[in-house]
This record gives sequence, C-alpha cells and structure tokens, in this order.
Amino acid sequence: MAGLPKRFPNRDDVASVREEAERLEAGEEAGEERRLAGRVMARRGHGKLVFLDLVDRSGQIQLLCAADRAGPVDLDLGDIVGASGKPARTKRGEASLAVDRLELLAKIALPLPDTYHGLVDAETRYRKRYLDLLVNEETRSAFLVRSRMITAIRAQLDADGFVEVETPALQPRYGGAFAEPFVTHSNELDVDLYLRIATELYLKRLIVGGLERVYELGKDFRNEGVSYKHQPEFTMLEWYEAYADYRDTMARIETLVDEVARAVLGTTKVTFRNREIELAAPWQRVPFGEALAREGVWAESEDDLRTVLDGRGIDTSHDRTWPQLVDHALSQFVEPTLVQPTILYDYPVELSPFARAREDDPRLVERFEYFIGGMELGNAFTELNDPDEQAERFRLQAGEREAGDTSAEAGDPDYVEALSYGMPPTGGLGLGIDRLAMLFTGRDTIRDVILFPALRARD
RNA sequence: GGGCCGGUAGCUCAGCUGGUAGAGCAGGGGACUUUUAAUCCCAAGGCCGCAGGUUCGAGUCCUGCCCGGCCCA
Repeated sequence: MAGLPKRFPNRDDVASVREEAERLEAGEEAGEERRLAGRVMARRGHGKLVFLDLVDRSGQIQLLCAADRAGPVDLDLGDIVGASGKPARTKRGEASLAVDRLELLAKIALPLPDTYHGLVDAETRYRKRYLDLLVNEETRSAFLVRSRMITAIRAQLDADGFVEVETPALQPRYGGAFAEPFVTHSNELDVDLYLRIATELYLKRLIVGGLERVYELGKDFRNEGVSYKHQPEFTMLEWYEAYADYRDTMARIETLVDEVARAVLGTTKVTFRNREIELAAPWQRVPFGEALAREGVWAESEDDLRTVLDGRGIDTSHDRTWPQLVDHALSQFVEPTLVQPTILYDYPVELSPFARAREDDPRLVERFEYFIGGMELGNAFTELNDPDEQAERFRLQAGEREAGDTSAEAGDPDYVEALSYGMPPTGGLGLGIDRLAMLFTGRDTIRDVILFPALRARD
C-alpha cells in the first residue's frame, strides 16, 4: 500500500448520494461534486466506458467511469477506491456517480469470493466473517440491526433513570444462574477464578449500595454445549430496579421490547422460523404450574413427575432431582409452544434461589420467565432481600448439588453479608441479547447474530 | 456423547455401476463509450479434508481420524 493515500476526507454516504441521483431524470447529471469511498464489487467494462458497483456500509451505487473524463480504470474486484464526481442517472435510469477522479485507496491481493452466489459455506462464513460481511448484504444488515437494537436498549434504560455499570468478569466464586463455569487462574493472586455465568450477585450489591437502578450489558460465559440458541459466550442484559417487584418488571420488559422494536424495525411484527410474531405489549401471562398442567406434565412429587415424563417417552435417567425434572418438562413440552411472547410466572421455590416467596403460598416465588419464538428470552424476579432466607436458599441448593445436580447454586456468604446491610425491595431481570437479535433479524441460529461464533481451532 | 448429511480450483457447484478431474464466476492477457451476473476471444488454475486399506487402477468402495451442518441426549 506504499504510495497510496492515507486518508480520504469529506466523504459522502453512498446511500445519500444514491438518493440524490434517484431524484434526477434519466440521462441527467447534478452540478455538485460528491465524494464516495468503498469497495468495488462489480465491474462491467466497455473499453473506454467502465461501470463499477461501489459498496460502502450504507449501500451500493454504480460508478460511471468514462476514459476521457476519469482516465483509465486499472482495478480488480475488491479494490478499495475513492471516487469524486457528480450524481447522475444513466440512460437506463440507474443511479450513478459520474466519476471525475478515481483513486485507489487499498489493493486487494486475494480474489474475493463469488459475488453473485455470495459466500455460502457456513464454516467459512464464521471463520472468515470479514468475507461474509463483504459479500453477503444480509449478513451486514443483520449485524447493523443488532447494533441498533443494543443502542436503543441502552437509550431506553438510560432515559428511565438506570445507570450502566461494569462488574467483574473474573470472579472468585460464580453464581446467579444454574450453569457450569469456565475456570482460569490468576498467577499473581495464585487463585483459580471463574468467568462469570451471570452478573446478578454483583449488581444486587450495587442496589444495597444505593445506586437504585442499575444495568449491565455484557458477556456471560457458560461451559456448556452449543445449539441454535446456545453459545459458550453470549451477551446478557441484567437490570435491577429498587422499590419495584416482578409485576413492575413484567411491564418494563414488555414495554422495552415493544419500543425498541418500533425504534429499530419500525414495527412490532417479526418473522422467526416461519412464524409471525407480534412483539407488542402486553404479553400473555400464564402461571408456571398451569402452563405445565396444560401440557399434562405437572406433578408435585419427583416420583409422580418422573412417571408422567417416562410415560411421555422422555429419558429422565439424567434428571436426579425434582427441579431437574420440572426443567426438563418445561423445555421439552412447554417452551416450544410459546411462540407469541408469553410470561410464565410464579415458579416453584426449588428452581429459584434468589426470588421472594409469595405471601399466600411459600412453595411459590415471585419469579417469571418470558418466552418468544419458542425460546426463553430471560428470567426475572422480585429479588430476595432477606439475608437469613437467602442463606437458607443456598443451603437448599447445596442439597440439590449433593443430590447430583452439579449446576445448582454454589452459595456466596459474602453476598449474604451484603444483604445483611439491607437491600430495598427490588425487581431484577435478565435478557438474552443474542436471542432477541435472532428475533429482530429473523435469523434461525445464534451463530448468525454473533460475529465470531465459537468454533474448534483449525490449523 | 449418538445418528444422519457434507468437505473437489480463491468462491459457487458438476463428476453415473471404480478407468489419468470439469463448468461458471473471480484472477492473468486482449476487444468493446450506457452496462445491470454486460458480452466476446486466448491462456492458466487441483495434497479431490487427512491417514491407512481393497484393487491392475480410488474423487468414487472400506476403516480410522479432523472440520462443519442438521437432529437427538
């Protein structure tokens, strides 16, 4: 690249120049100069007249390069160029830039993938995402939608008085979710550390500390398998709101998704896996037990539930405890049916170590999960703020671990101590950002909304 | 972890019951002043995922492994 320009100032968007050109009559040319830069994605040569398709992040436009005006065109497909000229429409009406000056800004040295078929091979698309972005417009637009979605979520929470915070990703003990952690080691401190599986317990310490409304948007890490909706590292939003309960939280998440969809997509209707989904608030709300009972997979004892599930052809041999069986029943029979946004609420206490009990039934807690497109999008509760009760819940979880549930909460005495200083009544929520991005972009798999999904190393 | 499918030129794909590997696009050379996957001519391009095996002969059949996809756990 020696000798090539190091900058290209006063650049216009392809999309805006295109709009300008489209307002012209066929054969007409505008008077004002515009400057475009981007990648040459197609070339139709006619000797002394060459048509190039120039692509930048905003879109695509044709460059009209006449030899007597712009000089000879010595380029390869994939070269990065700067073009100065005037918006114009060709005789056939194609929006163009009539080029006065064409500068090479960076040279391509390897051939671009097929620009007509695009880059199809899934493995190559993930390993060389830069090529996927270059050649597949749908890929580019999906990641731009994801980015705008995240921006809109932040804007909404900020406007509602939340403060964005950052808590440790390397944690001496992990918690806040049922999951296997990644373990790493600090040489300096000579201790093992865990990559966080959730931000929950740190964020609630901040509520104890008086920050009132906090959120964190960042990566969580879970040392588990991959699927169309699972990746070992994924993006999670968690918020905590003092002086609110899970009913307030239900209203807030419905409204957030509704308004973010309108802001980003201009509609609350999306299509996911060939199903039309209406994201607009309010969402259906169904008690948890009722949702399982409707599918005929509800029983209050481990033995009864196992019998029911075995009778439905489910292999329950890996489910050691009642909560695991309930979870299995939920994901197998209920979750896939929850295509339109649905809130399941009032969960069994055994599944929910951080949620406050209902006043009228101590076996149930004020917790909800919400589902869209047959996927769980997130989890929320009226946060347990009684330190003694929290300590008791951790003991209950320790029992589940001993019964063979390795994903049960490990317990966190330091967190219990924090609660002992008093935490206001609080509503908290988690939202799987990648899954919401799948819904917003209509992608079937989480790998299509994560720029560099986890793949095995290849030499 | 199990089942099924796939890996052939930079990319997208053919390659039949085993007989020395093909096209389009891209890349190289040339022609062409209103094209839209522009067109036309010329030349070039391969560890057929890897390693074994069967066979006179393997891209093709068999075994193992690697990578990916889908489904299941």
